[in-house]
Amino acid sequence: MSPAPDFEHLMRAAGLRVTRPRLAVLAAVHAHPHADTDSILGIARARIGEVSHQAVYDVLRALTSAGLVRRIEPAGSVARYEARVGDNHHHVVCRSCGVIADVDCAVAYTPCLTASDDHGFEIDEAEVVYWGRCPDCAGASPSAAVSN
Amino acid sequence: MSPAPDFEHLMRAAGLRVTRPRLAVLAAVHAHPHADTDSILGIARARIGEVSHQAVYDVLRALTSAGLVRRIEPAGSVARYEARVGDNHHHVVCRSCGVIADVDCAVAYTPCLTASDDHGFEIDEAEVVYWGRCPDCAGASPSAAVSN
DNA sequence: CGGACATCTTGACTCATTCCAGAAAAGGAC
DNA sequence: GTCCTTTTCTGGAATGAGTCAAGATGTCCG
Repeated sequence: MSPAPDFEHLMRAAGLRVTRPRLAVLAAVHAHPHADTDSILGIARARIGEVSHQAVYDVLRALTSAGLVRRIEPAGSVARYEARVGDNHHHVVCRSCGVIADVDCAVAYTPCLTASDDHGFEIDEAEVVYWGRCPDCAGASPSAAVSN
Repeated sequence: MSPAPDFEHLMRAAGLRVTRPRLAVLAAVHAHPHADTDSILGIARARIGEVSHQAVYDVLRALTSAGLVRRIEPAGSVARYEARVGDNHHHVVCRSCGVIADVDCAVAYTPCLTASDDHGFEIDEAEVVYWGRCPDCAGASPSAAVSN
């Protein structure tokens, strides 16, 4: 993954104050895509020592609304965050283990933004989630076989 | 939508025992698409008097796994249920008021099931959520999104 | 350097959903 | 119709992500 973007500069450009908790959280999200809040809290603490969970929630919200991170929330899962923003990509989620992988949009340009009937809504985003089973889970028990 | 399907027969066909709470919940979901669990509880109680919230949760789970209702869970919202199952349709969600509307898939046949790169996943479903603003909210404040 | 204001800390709290264990009811067999 | 087994319902408590509030602290700007 990308070594280490200039997080500090990114934040300033977004009009955010630069603080230790924010740098730690942003770095954590970059280093661990699709991590949940609790994991991020752990990673951030490993980096800078003490950080309150409230601070992490606040920071994640600030970074999200600033567009530096993106929040994803697959059904049945807690909120997760990723640093890939701006590009148009979606996700594949494993029904068994919950692992998430990125998938570039098949249509490339704001894809499915074309709903067959938009009911008068002003649509600004189409979120696609592919559900299935990851290679590991599919291999582990295609139906009932237990090989190891 | 169909006036009043034979709920009892539907349940028996699905191998479920027919109980008063189940009939009430299934009827409630049919009558109020996209209702959340609490609303369904209220509607069910209005129909048959007392029902425990636990019963409603259990019934909804049973109906969901039997394929009689579908559970949808837009990010930032509680679980909601709808009775339209089997057909391939997606949803539009209003960012301001949270209202949900059905949208038939633009591609009609298991649409976006074609991910550009499936990472080896065995994909069995593509869920699409269109985010935007409903006619009412868009009209109320065209530019500034003022959720609350 | 110092003030003003955003951000972090602490700790309690909300709320959807789930877990538990006993009581009750539905379905099926005879 | 009656009895038995299985499944469901009740009521209460627990879980856990996420939020609220108030005061302490740190950042940024002049």
